[in-house]
Amino acid sequence: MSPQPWGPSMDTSDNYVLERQVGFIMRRAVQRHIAIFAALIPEMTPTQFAALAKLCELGQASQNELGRLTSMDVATVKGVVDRLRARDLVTAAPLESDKRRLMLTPTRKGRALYRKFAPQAIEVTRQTLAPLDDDEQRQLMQLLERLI
Amino acid sequence: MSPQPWGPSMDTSDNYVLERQVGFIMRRAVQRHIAIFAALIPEMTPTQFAALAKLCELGQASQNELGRLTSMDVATVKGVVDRLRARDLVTAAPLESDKRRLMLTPTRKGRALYRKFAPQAIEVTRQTLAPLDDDEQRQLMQLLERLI
DNA sequence: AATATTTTGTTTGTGTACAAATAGACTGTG
DNA sequence: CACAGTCTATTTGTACACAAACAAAATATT
Repeated sequence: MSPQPWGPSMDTSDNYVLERQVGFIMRRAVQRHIAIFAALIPEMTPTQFAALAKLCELGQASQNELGRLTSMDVATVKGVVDRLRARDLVTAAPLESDKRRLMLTPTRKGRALYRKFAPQAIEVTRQTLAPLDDDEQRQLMQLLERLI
Repeated sequence: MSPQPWGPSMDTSDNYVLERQVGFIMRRAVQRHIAIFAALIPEMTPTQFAALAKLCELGQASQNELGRLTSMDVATVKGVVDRLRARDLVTAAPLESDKRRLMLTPTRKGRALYRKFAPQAIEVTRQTLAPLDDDEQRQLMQLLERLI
């Protein structure tokens, strides 16, 4: 095996660089986003707010349905809903017509909290995207959506 | 309060839509990325691979240093390193010259595993970005980096 | 009607991720 | 030297996130 005539970049076959992997970059972007969220809405987590928001939008939903619509698997959504229930932001009752399903309804307190913080949640998105101008923000969102 | 002349969009003051928030979109993109990673590299998690890769790149690093370079806080990096140590991919020893610091070194086994899966890890990035063409991939990466 | 399949929810176990409290080791300054 | 401040690592507690196994209820099939 004689030495290869490497170019100036000297890249070998495994030219893996952590900082160039989407996973790493996205993880860091999410970290920053969560920090912004926590600063603006310390009352609850992004996930809890997402669940509460979706439930307020729907008026009512089963736990399973809510999980699908917020992209949480069954175990995760159970934990999130349990915490929302513990704080009396959501009530739950098995559905008469289908006893498997656990129907969830936001409480008055839950709806009030949602209305109170919805503008803040929009502000979280604004601040997260603040390093970009409007055009770039649109581009990023569209590109990210196509990754899903 | 007389009814307002709403436009056709019928947006109220809190026009929060979960699906339009960066946090939600990024969370879903990360979910898909992690699924691709798990399919291609079931042997370890993205975080574990990131830590191992950075350690192999450096040759050696303290736990704290490794945490900073991989964007993990102290508690997280400890857990990740503990699991790498338990699998004999990394060894740890307090530094003589500074007994606070825990010096980490990848084992032969750890380095072999890194070399083996580095191409797969690159492939994870490729598959994650596959819905986009080359130009769009570059754009997305650059925009995401500016969010950090 | 009896059985098989699917759907919904729960539980358990593992693995990030971070805040806050603690302890030990180093550094700098009086 | 002593002492305050800083740095590194650990521990504890909370909260996602997902896989896998399980149970109960509903639906489909025969």
